[in-house]
Amino acid sequence: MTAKTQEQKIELSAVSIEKTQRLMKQAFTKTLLEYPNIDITVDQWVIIHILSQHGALSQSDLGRECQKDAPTITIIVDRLLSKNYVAKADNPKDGRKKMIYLTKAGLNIVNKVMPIVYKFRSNCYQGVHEQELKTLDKILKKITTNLSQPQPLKS
Amino acid sequence: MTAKTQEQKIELSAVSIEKTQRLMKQAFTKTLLEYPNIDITVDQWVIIHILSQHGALSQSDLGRECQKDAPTITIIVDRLLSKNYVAKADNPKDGRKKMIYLTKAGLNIVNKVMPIVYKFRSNCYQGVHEQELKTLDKILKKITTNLSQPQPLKS
DNA sequence: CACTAACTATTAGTATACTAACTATTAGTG
DNA sequence: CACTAATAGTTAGTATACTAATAGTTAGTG
Repeated sequence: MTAKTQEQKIELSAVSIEKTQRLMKQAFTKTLLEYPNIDITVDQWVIIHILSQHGALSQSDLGRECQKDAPTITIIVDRLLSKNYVAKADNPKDGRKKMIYLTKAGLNIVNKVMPIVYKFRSNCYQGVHEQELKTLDKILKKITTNLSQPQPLKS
Repeated sequence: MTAKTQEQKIELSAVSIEKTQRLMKQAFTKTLLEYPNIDITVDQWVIIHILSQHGALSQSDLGRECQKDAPTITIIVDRLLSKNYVAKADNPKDGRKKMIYLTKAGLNIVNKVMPIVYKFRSNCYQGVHEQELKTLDKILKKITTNLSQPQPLKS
């Protein structure tokens, strides 16, 4: 009892967070499948949603917004291009960057999906107090800060 | 101002949780790569860790523990089999089930990785109060409960 | 201005995830 | 016992992720 308090082991595993996150993604995937006129995956939706909030973005900006790397963004954007939900243009100010932006069909999808998102969220958070959600948000930000610091190598 | 309080929109997106979870997984992947004698992925580690806590399990039990489906478990277990970290045996009481259990090499990996896990956790949660972690745990469980209920179809 | 380093995006190869379809086995019912 | 439903696991096909390598572009320095 007394010895354990010296090196307090945090029992909350990262797997708990991953497990819940996976369940949320699975549930939202199933929710989207209930709508036959919505033909995008959750990951494609995330990209579309980010574009709806930020306007045209480069692919590296997109990756930063959702913590995904360049090859992943390339392939998701490719699929959205083939569905004509986004368009790609060169950035006149920087020849390396492409500008990705929503088409009219993409904006249309946003309007269709957002009500589903709000309903899904209220399902998820039913019985969770507003104050607890603020704590959750604070913890997520804190973890992000902690892991974004340069990590010490194995001492 | 007054109208909005009627239908309170929760602004904390599931993407925030996913983003943080992805960052944690990326960071732990990099941490494991610092150890040349550890040749498993994070997802393979999760399976090994579950087996170390539960003893022999069927593949469906493994899937339930980490919220992954049967084909995913099959492929991860296959890779662990080829590395000889786990073994597979028929369940004499039920011909459908296989029993997956750690080999000596698997147990050895557990002893090597657990200290890394504890160190990684303390990095993640630095500056997060014990009480906040309890709140996080409570919210994750609540979300799981909410989403495990039969969802109403689109009304 | 030349040179090198950094940045952006793509491609190849591997590892996870998911749905759907399939086989084998067991459970539950009459 | 025969039949049907449910369960456990695998395979095929598609969609995400990641590392490493590559090509093109820009920035920063002397």
